Amino acid sequence: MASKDRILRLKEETRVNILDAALLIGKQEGWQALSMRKIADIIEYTAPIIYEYFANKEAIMMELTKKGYCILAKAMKAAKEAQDTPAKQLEALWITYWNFAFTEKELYQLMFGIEVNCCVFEKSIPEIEGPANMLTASIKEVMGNKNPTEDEVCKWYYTFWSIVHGLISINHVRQSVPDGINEQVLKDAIAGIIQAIKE
Amino acid sequence: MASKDRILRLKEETRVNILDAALLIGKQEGWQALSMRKIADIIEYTAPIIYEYFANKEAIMMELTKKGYCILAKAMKAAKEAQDTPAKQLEALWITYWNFAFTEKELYQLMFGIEVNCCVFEKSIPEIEGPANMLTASIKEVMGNKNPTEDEVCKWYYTFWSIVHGLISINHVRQSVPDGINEQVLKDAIAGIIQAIKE
DNA sequence: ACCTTTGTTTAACACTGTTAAATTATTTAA
DNA sequence: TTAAATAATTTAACAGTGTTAAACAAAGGT
Repeated sequence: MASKDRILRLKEETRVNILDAALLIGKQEGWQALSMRKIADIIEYTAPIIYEYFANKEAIMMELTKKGYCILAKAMKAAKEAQDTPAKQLEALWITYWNFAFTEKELYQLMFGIEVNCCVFEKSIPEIEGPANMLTASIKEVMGNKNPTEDEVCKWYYTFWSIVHGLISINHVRQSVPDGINEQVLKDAIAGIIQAIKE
Repeated sequence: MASKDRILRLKEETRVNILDAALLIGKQEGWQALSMRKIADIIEYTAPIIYEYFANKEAIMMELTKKGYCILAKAMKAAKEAQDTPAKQLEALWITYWNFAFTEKELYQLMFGIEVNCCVFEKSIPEIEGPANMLTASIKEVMGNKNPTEDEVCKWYYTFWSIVHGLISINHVRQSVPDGINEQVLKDAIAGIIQAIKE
């Protein structure tokens, strides 16, 4: 019976509509504002219907996470194929990763557990500057004999901060970083950057 | 009147109790489980009195964030003073930062907007491995002539991932990264790591 | 026409942050 | 000591959340 197919197609369509609605809310209002009733509003149903398609709210976010990984993988594949040497390919892969994180900002936040809501203050909390000031001061000292520009110090500060914070974040959300890798990456990176700063 | 002082002291005490209770819940159940009524339960009051001490829930988390920065600053100060050369000091600062992120894991997550709840699946989503596989494969290719061990490839993979993800995270939660720094850090880091891989 | 299955909604439960009103306790004044 | 004023605390409520069970309506098959 063809009507069965039509109904299946309709069901698949509302499944997609649910995901689209959820992504829309995530983009417009942030993930913390995502609610089942808001999704229901957009797809013009009542909330319980969503549970016919997804086990719960988290399952919807999981599906979007999956979608994010697919989009990212596709973009990376294309980027790699556009280059000829291995080194260029590797660079292109990471540039693509970087670009994805901003063109699909909300998906990236979902995929890697980044919260934007709290601690966006920045101003109004002087304590935030304590560690930052100490680090930039220390970097300046290491570069003492070379009269570095403010921009250069800033660059090294963010280079340090990025790798340390990045490694921490990865460890916090995923506990499966292979044994010993943390120490190796951290030690080598710090030593490497200090070396690069000096010369 | 001394009774005024006693009352002020009591008020200060419950203020501290509120913060302690909030931190306890954050540590035991995660920040997403923090609620005003749970705090009230612990300090043996009802929820509305918390609003005599803090404007709202976010203000409590802000205060804990501030506390986190103070603890971190203090530890970093001590770490720096324990070293004599600028290079050693710089290294000690970052090691201290790293250690803080794990000994005060929950505070760190509050300070830098790390969500742990979602996307902790890891298993059960094969899509997650697509990008990872492409990147490690590409790294292997760049190292093609040197027969690298699995561990070495893994190290470089995490080195790359950490710095890129770290820089992205920082940009997502704080929009105040100075102009041009992103490009500089990203480009130099990628080039530097590829260089280090090759030699 | 009736029965069964499916799709959909309503109502409810146990929560959440937050506020206003009511209540209790404490301090002050007479 | 008692009465009034003030402060401390709680209760009740509102609007929202995720989720489930029951009620209802629509369609399908016999």
